[in-house]
Order: sequence, then C-alpha cells, then structure tokens
Amino acid sequence: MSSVGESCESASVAIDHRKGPRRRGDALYAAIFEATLDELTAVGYAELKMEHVANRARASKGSLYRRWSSRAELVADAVHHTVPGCGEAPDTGSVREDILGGLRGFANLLNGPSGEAVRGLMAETIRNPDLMEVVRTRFVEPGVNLFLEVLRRGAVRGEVRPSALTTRIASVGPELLRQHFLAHRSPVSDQVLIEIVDEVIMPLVRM
Amino acid sequence: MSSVGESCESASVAIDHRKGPRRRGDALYAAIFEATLDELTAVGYAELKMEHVANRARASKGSLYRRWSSRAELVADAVHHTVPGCGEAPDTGSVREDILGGLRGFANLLNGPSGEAVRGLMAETIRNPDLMEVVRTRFVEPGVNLFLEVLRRGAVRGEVRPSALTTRIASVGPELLRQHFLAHRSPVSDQVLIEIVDEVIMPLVRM
DNA sequence: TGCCATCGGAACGCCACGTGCTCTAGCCTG
DNA sequence: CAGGCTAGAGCACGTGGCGTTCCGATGGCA
Repeated sequence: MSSVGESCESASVAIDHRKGPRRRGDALYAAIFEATLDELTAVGYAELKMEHVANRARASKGSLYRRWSSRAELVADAVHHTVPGCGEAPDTGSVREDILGGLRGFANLLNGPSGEAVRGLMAETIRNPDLMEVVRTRFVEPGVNLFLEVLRRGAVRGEVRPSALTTRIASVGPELLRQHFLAHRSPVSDQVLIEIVDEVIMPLVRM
Repeated sequence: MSSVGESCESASVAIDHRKGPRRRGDALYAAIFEATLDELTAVGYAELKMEHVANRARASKGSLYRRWSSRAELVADAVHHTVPGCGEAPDTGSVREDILGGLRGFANLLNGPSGEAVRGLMAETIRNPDLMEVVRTRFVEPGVNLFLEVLRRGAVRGEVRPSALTTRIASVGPELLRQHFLAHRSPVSDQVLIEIVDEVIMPLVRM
C-alpha cells in the first residue's frame, strides 16, 4: 500500500473522500451487522479485524468502538440481531420428533453462516466471563428451556418419565450437540443428531 | 521503565549479560515447561506472552520459537509433559463408583494448575484444526476409552446393558464434564459430578 | 436556516509478535 | 587439552492490529 508517489501527488483529483451519503442510527447499525456477518463468512472469526468490518460497512473504526468495546461484543450483537432466535418448541405429538426438531433447529443455525460466528464466540467466551454470561443468557438458556418444555409435554402424554424433567437432562441434548460442533469443523449431519436422540436422550427420558 | 539516565550511563558496571550458566537439552525444556505452567497459573492463557515465558525461564524468545511455532503448541506440550496422563480405569467392582472415579480424575486435573491451560487450549483448539487433532488424540480419546473399559466391565458383571457399550455413550460423561468446565470458571464440584452420574449416566446405561 | 451531535477518514502511540544479528557457553572432536 | 561448532542469551528491528484522537463534513432537528 501507499505505493502512490509521495511528493506533490495529491494533484490526483480531489477525490475528497468525505463524500457518500452518511448513515446514522438503525441504518448504520444494519450496515455494520451485515458487514460483520459478511466478513465472518469470508475470513472466519479468528481473522476478523475491526478495521475490515469498518471498511466493508463503509464506516469508521470510531463508529464501531463507540458502540462495542470489543470484537466479541460486536459479533455477539450481530449474530443476535440476525438469527431469528431459537423459536418455539416443536409440538408434533411425539417427544422423539420434538427433540429431533429442536436439535435440527440448532444444527441449522450452526451449519449456516452464523455457525462460524458462534464458533468464534464460544472461543472468546472461554476467555471472557462477561461475554460468557451474555452468551449463556442469549443462546444457551433459551435452548434448555425449549427442551424442558418438550419434555414436559412428553411427560403429560406419558412418553417421558416425570423424574426426567430436570434442567440437567434437558441440557444434555444441546450440550452434546455443542460439544460435537466445537470438536468438528464440518457441518453437523442429521445422522449425528439422530444418534444423539436415539442413543442417548430417548433411553434417558423414556418411562 | 527505562528510568535510568540516558547519557553516558553505561558506566553502570559491565553487567555483561551473557553470563549465567546456560542450560541445554532436557534441562532447558524442563525450565521452559515450568515457566509456562507458572505463567499460566499467574496470568492465564489469554494473557500468556511468549516473552514473559522466556524471561521467567531465563531463556530467549529464539529458543522458544526454535521449538514451538506458537503459544498453543508450547502450552499443549507443557501440559502434556506435566500431567500424568489420565491413568488407568478405576476398577472398584461398581460401575457407578468407577464412572465417578473416572470423572473425578478428570475433574482433579481440570481443577488443578493445568485447568487454566486446558481452558485456553480448548479456546485455541476452536481456531486451529491441527491443534484440535493433537488435543483430541492426547486428551479426549484416552478419556473415552477409559469409560468404555469401565462400561465393558460393568456389562460383564450385568450392571450395564450391553447395548450401552458405544463410543457415543462412553463420551457422554467426559463431554458433559467438559461442557460444564468451559461454561463455569469455578472449580468443578463433586456435587456436579455426582449429578451427572446419577441423573444422566446411570439411568442411561443400566439394564 | 442555523446548530450540534455524529459521521468518515486518517494518523498516532502502543504492544506483542516473530526474526535476525551478535556474542558467548558448553559440548564434541581430534 | 585445544580448537571448532552448535545452540543459547540478549537485543533490536520490522510488522500488524488495537484502540484512541483529531479534524472536517454532514444531516437531522429546532
């Protein structure tokens, strides 16, 4: 870079950078979030640089740091504002299908463009307790609650033993999925989900 | 720093740095590993700097980089050369006790000085596939095999249903423990281990 | 229309990284 | 035992990203 001559060059037209229309408020937020996810899928979390995000969004680093104090918080926000949230608990009338459906919902998220974001976020989470709290509240707890609800309905139908209605047991599915996701870079296959459900969760919860 | 006068100071004795006795081979390795673990417990993985390790070991950065190409590899080696390995599978005659014993072994390691190392290593693992392979081979697989062995003996005694002798099921314990360890910065309590065993693993494997 | 919060852009100081160089300690060979 | 050669210590350097600060411009709002 900087290859340009260094003498009286600026003759090079008054490109006069400050030009394009300037965004504020929501428009700017949206542009930054989009740029963050684009950059994330392009180079991954580990290689994501604040400056590149700013450039891609045609924003300034100052605008980024005014809103987020770190890369992790930016990415957490970007992901959170982009993903739909884990949605409602499936209710097919069969616990097995509901659990599988719930896991598939997570897996789809992880296999999608936000997957790389989540991966990096988890790495960051390990180092940053505050961020861990944010991630737990935003991503982990809703998942556990979803499975608890599924189990509860299964118990009502007599498919699930009542003593299985615990946070610990409801966490098993998400935790195994998360662990698999962290340990393998490839997309989570449906095969794996089925294995988790049929080999672990179902034997664990049924009457 | 650098508070010393800046003029003709060097009168300050010919400290003549290249002096002390110099170590090579195993002695040097040992000093570096020790310094790495000390530094790890002192400031944690995220804040561990190669230069500080070098200083603490009274070694040079060059000596470090000549042996390890990154912080992650250094730490992985340091931990691996320090921990005893996960040891033999317990054999008390009771699956529950054996499983609990196995988990306690891991938990002790994680609660000890290497815990912080493992934590940081796992974070790094997420970004570095090669390192992930190393960690899997050195730390994860031996654990799974240990539990498989425990289950196998339990099956022989009729305590464990034979269909539970799978890698997937043997992995559940270590994976839940790992997940808990990553999600909480506090030491893993025995209470948690008991909960995992009694609420998840035992209902899952018994006849 | 005029004001002012905020934007984009660029430069800056900082710090850790990883490398290269010099000088020297300690082993190994003859 | 002497000489040489490998490898270690210490230091300085270039590099790159971070996070901050300043400036000029801009657009919403009164």
